[in-house]
Amino acid sequence: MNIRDFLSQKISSAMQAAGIPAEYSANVAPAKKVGFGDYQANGAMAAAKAMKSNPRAIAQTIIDQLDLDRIADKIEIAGPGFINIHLSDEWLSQVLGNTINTQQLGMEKAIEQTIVVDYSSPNLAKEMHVGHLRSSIIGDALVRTLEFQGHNVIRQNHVGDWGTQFGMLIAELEEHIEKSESEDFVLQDLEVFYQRSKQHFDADEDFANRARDYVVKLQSGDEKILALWQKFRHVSLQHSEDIYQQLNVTLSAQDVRGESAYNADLPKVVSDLKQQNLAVESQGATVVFLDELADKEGNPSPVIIQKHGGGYLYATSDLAALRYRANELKADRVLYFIDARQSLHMKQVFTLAKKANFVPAAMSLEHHPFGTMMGEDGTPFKTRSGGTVKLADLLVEAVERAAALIAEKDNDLTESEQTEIARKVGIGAVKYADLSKTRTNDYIFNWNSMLSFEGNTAPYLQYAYTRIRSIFRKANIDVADLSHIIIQAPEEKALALKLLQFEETLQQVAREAMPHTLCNYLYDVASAFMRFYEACPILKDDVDPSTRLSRLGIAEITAQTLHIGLDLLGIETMEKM
RNA sequence: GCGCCCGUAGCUCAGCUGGAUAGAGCACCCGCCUUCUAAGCGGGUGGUCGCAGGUUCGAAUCCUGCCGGGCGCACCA
Repeated sequence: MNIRDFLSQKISSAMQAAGIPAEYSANVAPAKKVGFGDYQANGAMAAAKAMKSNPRAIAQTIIDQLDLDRIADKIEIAGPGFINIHLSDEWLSQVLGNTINTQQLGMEKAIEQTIVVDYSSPNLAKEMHVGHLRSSIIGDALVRTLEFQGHNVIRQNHVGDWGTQFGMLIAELEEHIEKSESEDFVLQDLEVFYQRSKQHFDADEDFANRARDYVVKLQSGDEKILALWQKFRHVSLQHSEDIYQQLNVTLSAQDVRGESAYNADLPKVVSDLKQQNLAVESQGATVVFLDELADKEGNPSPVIIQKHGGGYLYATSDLAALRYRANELKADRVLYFIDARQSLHMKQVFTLAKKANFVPAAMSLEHHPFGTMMGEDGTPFKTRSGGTVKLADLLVEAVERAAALIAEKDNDLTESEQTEIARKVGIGAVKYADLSKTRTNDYIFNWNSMLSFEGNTAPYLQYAYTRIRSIFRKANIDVADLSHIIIQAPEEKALALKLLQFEETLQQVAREAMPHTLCNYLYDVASAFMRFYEACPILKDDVDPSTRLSRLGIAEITAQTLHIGLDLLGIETMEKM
């Protein structure tokens, strides 16, 4: 049930009945303060202005046509012309009661679309580092949310498995094989191996030339070189999958479709663009000049699709990927979760793909950029010595820190329970700290605030959930017996109203690709629950049976909302903590 | 030089298509555990929403200009 949409429809038709032109919307929003009711409609003021009429009088004519019998128990005009709606406890009780045991919590009757989500997409030559975190977890949150809404979601992990760096790695590996050293040890620590080959590349001209030669051989399909390349690819993908598993990110091997997959189509992309007279030779390279993205003086924006010397660039493979997503995957929408620094590149690729008819005009191409993870000093997050922070190390530290904090607390948890909780809390804290910030902005990474278990953090939400589970362990009741809700206390009403806003929140998350909206919502739910928990006893002896069942019902819906919501963020819950 | 993004409480962040007295958390101060997990709850202190104009009944939000910071602008991805 989407109360906001429901009231919007009611008020819109009342506005029509009152003779207000259809172009003026009801403009319904949740009320900001308790005194202003539960929802407010602000449309009367805009309409009155255009109609050169008194806003309060217009509001009155709308109310006269508005039938919210048994839904609202008070509708009032306030201030310059706000319509404040006070929903009745009976109606809210009934609507909330209907969500118990229906498996319909937060569901939207979505028109099913095929949505391709391009996310994570690390470079395979090195280990994943903190720079890959945001794309992986934000993209995954959207994937989960869209799937939950019933869309056909296709994950695409556009890994960088096809570039100049592989020539270097292959040359290094070949030397080791010649010296008949074991392959395993060099592949065990990809990062070290990469650094070594990079040094070798910079210091030894012969080696560098061989590396360049191998890139050409690789792209032309030399079998021996391809076999070596496969080794790296395999090891590196294994590493990524390992990280995804630790991070609870739903990407798997079958979602990988890297740059190498488009190699065969690259010449065709270029020749097609030439044939359409879009691509031209310029300074030895093949370039498309886009007038659509021209600057003030009218200089078109250049996109290089083939280098001087014949090599292809990432714009070329992105175009090939878009073709594949349009023609083979039949996408209605394609979402890219890529660093904000690539905004211009994405804009160019989208513009060009549409212009060249590589994708249908109706296909929605969306770059959802994100900011950088910063250290305490406001500069990009680094190790103490200034190096790149490996994602694997970050996750280990998160779990260790969580374990230390759990050990400090008084609890009766077994050792294995503590280990499991530390894992869920640590990983959850890192993910939530990231997901709860506005995607487009940079944010400051801080261990203490994300693990402090206070405020808008994963542990706070997880704790709220365990409190409810604890009640049910003691209540000795079958959840299937819960159905009837009676809202009495103000804390119950506040929580009920919040719970009923789950669906509209998810719709917003899906539309704007902004998971932090869901985080804020879940925090509100958890806070409202904590207040309810303090004010409304459930299992105490003096609570009468019908009140107890109602409160258990409210608690159950809260638990489900938190569980589903956190799951959509890729964050695990637990029974105890 | 051009373009994109950002600037809200001491700190970290919300603020939805313009709405009522700008909200949280941390920190600081004061209260609440013989009763469902105090990893909790209640209360208090704290703001010229970078600056200046403009549009509007109404601007943190939209427009213009400036100041400050980040990033990007032809053969890396």
